[in-house]
Amino acid sequence: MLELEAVVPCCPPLTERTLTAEEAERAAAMFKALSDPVRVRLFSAVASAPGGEACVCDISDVGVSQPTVSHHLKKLKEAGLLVSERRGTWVYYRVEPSVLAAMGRLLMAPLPADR
Amino acid sequence: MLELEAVVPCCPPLTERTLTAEEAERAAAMFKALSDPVRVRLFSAVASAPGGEACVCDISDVGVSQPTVSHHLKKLKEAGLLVSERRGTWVYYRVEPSVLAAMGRLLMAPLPADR
DNA sequence: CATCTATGTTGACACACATCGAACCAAGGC
DNA sequence: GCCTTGGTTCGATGTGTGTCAACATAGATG
Repeated sequence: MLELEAVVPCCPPLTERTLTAEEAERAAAMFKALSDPVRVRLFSAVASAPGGEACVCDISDVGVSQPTVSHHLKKLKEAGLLVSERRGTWVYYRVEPSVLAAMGRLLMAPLPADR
Repeated sequence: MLELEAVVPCCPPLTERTLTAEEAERAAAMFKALSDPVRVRLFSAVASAPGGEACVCDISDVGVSQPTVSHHLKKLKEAGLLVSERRGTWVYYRVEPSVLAAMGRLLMAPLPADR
């Protein structure tokens, strides 16, 4: 399965020019990872955890079964937004800060003055 | 001109705390609107057009049929990212800047120093 | 009114996705 | 070894979504 490797340079801001098909594909993949309420909650739980990481056991009370939680965490990981690491009994998830910055840059564009 | 207020008081930054179910629902809905490559291209085409608006005829060469373009523009409009207006023969789409800012704020969080 | 052009809508289809239970794997303690 | 706890993968199922062809609508023009 292909993962997003070089997500950092992804795309110019959405307000700069019409994205190419490839750029749009990459941008859409990042947005898609956060297009589900459960994934948004899981991601914010990890991102806001002290130290920027959290184990699955601490964030799995989001209203769905535990296999479903694992499924969504896997999707976030495949999209490059999270990384996981097993330490003994527990698996810890951490945010990948560069991807967050890339998405923010996509949206927080310096708007042209003539608008 | 309205000053900066919470036009779309969607949610706190994703890194601040675990979002509630309702907040996550709203955030996911915005991300979902941009989770398709065609919609990303259409949105960037409108956002980057001179004057911040474009008519459908100028942005409909994104590789899909015209009804599909119309379908995606409708979704972007329902999500609140675009507004449309008919002027004579053509329909013009404009970006809704407050929503863009809300999404940016969601991602561009002031990261705690200890990361 | 007739006709043409530019958009939007409808219906149908294939594919993707979210969800769950059950089975499975990995570590640690007995 | 066996058992328990934490986590992932598998299989199935219902729902959602992207796409297009066909049809409908709205203005402009003759």
